[in-house]
Amino acid sequence: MTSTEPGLPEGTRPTRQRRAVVAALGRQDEFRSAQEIHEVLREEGDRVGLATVYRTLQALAAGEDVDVLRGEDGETRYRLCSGSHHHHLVCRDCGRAVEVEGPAVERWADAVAREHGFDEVSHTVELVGRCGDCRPG
Amino acid sequence: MTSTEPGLPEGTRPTRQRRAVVAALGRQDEFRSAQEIHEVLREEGDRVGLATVYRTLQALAAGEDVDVLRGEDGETRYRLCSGSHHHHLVCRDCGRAVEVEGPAVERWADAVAREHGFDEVSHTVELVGRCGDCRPG
DNA sequence: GTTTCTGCAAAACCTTTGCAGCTAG
DNA sequence: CTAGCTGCAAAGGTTTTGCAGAAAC
Repeated sequence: MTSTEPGLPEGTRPTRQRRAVVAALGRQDEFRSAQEIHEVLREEGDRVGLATVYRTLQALAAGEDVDVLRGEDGETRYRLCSGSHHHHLVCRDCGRAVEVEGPAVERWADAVAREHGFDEVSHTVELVGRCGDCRPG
Repeated sequence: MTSTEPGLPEGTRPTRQRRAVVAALGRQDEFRSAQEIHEVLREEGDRVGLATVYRTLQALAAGEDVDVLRGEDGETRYRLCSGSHHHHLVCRDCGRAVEVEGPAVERWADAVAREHGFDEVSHTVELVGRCGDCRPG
């Protein structure tokens, strides 16, 4: 029985570094890459190795504690997720993201999959647009 | 007025290399990475530099002539798309992909975006599952 | 003749890994 | 004490870039 601290990756030891990464991630509103989290920690004077940030984020992702998004620039970004399944609407200019629920999409995904003989379907939906604040004019 | 050959990236010169890349891509049924396309060409004795493959694929993507998929392994994969907007249902085991239309999703995306004051919204939907052929048992 | 493209090799990137030393249990 | 974690630096992999020569216009 692994007694892991809540928030930390499952089955790992609660170290200062892991706590720091999880805490920093929790303070972010948007998706952040390993490098960004590392930078945040560095600015706060919290010394954590980049490799450790990568390892912790990876562990969190494996435990499904975070949402993962692969950006166009090749960086993988993470964000703590609030449990229930949802999707994101991201502003392409300022990066602001809104969580949106989409029961309609869930149903559609299941239906389409079954229709083609597919099973165990998961889906990823990303909406990218421009938010009111970033609209020119 | 740039008179570009159909299939080739818009506004570019029709070179042997670009034609080769587009042709090779056209012969694929599934998503392929730049490296894979480069390999395909090499096997056929078609000498095209890897950098050129990358550049051509990038140009095609910019012109929306291909679908782009960022894999979990960090490779970016491309596939010629058949014009109208659609999404993909991909088998996580064999990689087989089916194009699916989703008018329902388009409408949902627009509605959600507007609801949050977003504009000029584009969306990405990926369905990943297991196809009939790969189902165990 | 000029502009654009290609190929190569080097560089830039993000990410992973090996390993010695440190830390939690 | 022992197993697991960290940090560093090196290695790994993909993608981009600089530049001289070649090709298209």
